[in-house]
Amino acid sequence: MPPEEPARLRPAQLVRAATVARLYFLESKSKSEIADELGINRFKVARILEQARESGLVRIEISAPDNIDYELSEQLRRAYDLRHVVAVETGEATEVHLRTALARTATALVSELVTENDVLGVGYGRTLTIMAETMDALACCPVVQLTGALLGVNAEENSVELVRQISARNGGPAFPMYIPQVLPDAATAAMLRRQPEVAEAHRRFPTVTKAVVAVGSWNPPSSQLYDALTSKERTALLRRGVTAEVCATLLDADGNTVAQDFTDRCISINSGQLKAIEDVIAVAGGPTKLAALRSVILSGHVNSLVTDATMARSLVALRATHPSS
Amino acid sequence: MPPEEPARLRPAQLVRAATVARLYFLESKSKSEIADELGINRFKVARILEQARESGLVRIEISAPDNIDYELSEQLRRAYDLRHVVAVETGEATEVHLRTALARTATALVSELVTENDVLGVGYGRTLTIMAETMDALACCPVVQLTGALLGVNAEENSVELVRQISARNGGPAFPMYIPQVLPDAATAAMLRRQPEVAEAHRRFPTVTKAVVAVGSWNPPSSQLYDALTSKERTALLRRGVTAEVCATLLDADGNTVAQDFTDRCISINSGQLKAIEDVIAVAGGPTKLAALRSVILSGHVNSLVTDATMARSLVALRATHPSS
DNA sequence: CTGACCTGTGCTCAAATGAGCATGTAGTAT
DNA sequence: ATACTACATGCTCATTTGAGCACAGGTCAG
Repeated sequence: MPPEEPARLRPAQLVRAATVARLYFLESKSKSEIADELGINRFKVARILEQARESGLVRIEISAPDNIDYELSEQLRRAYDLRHVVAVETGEATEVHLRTALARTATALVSELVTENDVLGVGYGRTLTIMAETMDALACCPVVQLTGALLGVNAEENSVELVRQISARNGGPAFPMYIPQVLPDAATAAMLRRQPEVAEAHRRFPTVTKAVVAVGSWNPPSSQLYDALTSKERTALLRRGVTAEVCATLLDADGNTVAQDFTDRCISINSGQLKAIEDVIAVAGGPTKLAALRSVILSGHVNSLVTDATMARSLVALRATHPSS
Repeated sequence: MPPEEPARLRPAQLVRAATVARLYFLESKSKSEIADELGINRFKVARILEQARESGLVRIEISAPDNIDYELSEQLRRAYDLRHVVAVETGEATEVHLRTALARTATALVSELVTENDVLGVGYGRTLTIMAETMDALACCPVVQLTGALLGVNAEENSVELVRQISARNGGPAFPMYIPQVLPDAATAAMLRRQPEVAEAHRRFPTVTKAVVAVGSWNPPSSQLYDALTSKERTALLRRGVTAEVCATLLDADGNTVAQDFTDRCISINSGQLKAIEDVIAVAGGPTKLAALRSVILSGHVNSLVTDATMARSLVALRATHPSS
């Protein structure tokens, strides 16, 4: 990897250079101090140190605990002007490993960002479920469910359970909604929104300061919401350009909101309310979600991101190709 | 080894810290510059960098090509106020491996220190023989044999051959002496010193600026000179406290010159001439030579040293015990 | 409520540092 | 010899940097 290894410095110089380097880097002495100590002048010390770096005698490494690729993270953050990006190097992971890795990192990020003065909003998704199960050291703050539960999903893997888990772990008040996410029509949805518990959660939406959400992909399909719909519904929505979903808000390939009529019959925080949240962290990865995640980022519904390195690289590459805002 | 690994910094801070660290250490930007770039002030950058170092996110290593232990080398150098010390970490090497490792390092040190304005003096010893065989990139300078040849030693392993080898490799003029090192009496030695070739070499002694020599141990015995003597001679000399020899100069345990009468009947540079040489590099290692090497160092006949790490540690420890000059 | 006590921030001022220049010393070609 | 290049060394001066202080906000016990 390094273009030139310990390079051609001879022993006597090496010993001196190593001594100088040790005093400077490891013992934090000033160059002038080292110069006095060795009876040479400070410029000489500076030049020895330069040589030591160039020759590879001194190696400075920035290590990567948790397999986070910092440089890539920062690159992606800048590419889309996001607040926080964490790109996890997962290697050739299975989908389960990928989810676990993202969940662990998301846990760390969320518990870092959330203070007890925050109100945490929570979406739905398998990765978020894993996250909830491993969540610890989270500040004691209210936890608000942002969407209704999806039918046809394992009872222990839905947004209600998710909110319960998290609030149990951080000791904060929970605002769950025991209600399906998708309803037959807007009128039914409107009616159910008036149920006390549901209304209570909805009243909290404007107070939410941090949210963690997943991203659903429609094309190719990788979404619990998509899976919960009938074939007929899917086809109709796909025809209208739906590419991604975030908390029941449907988006086209460029991040524009579409199919408001569908969203109206969902129990969920809406697009405007979601955008109003100070920090929205998307947790998503894997090859199937590229177009969807790009769409969600462009839509402005999220400003932070936990994803895998491959996804991050693809997103950066896409930005280089389409540098439009 | 590090007391605390990547420590408890959270992802968002880690990404920022890693970004700052990369810009500072890897891209050599100034802290102020980084601060402007990231929209924070320079003190913040400094504190982030401090954290990054403390947390182990940034690791600075001083690597050790050729297995040289720099810190130990410098420690030993200071302990005895020497000019150059190179301590080679040889592990559990056999004697042959040890010699080879020391010879390689000695080659590097000698070819680093010797310029074409120097005159190189060469002693005798098995390690030096190996060194001569691998000597390369040595400046083209005169090579002077400092001692006569030892009888009873393999014909290809004596000081004559050594000088021939080196001068053949660096292209410089050679001043060898085809003559035994030890003679029956001082008168014979004096007579032989008048032989043209021998006298020529002796005339060069005061011009020698750099010399490389081995160290012989008498107790325990590990010396080609010792081996070349009769049992009777050895016993007599040992009784007079001989502990070490360097170029036929015999020394007691504290580095005092002894047995001048024996030295008088040797063909060799003498103690005074040897001490007058600007740089004398001793190449010696292995557990049997500890007392001898200490003696030679204390005697002031050498000012530089190529040895193994175990020896170096022992010498440092001895110095700590007997800090007298 | 109040004052002690943290913690994170940004400041002043003096010390540390780097860029670039001037000098000295070769070695080399003319 | 002379001029040129190459290179190491030590300088001046402007910039960068760190130590230590001051201030703001928050927490806690009395």
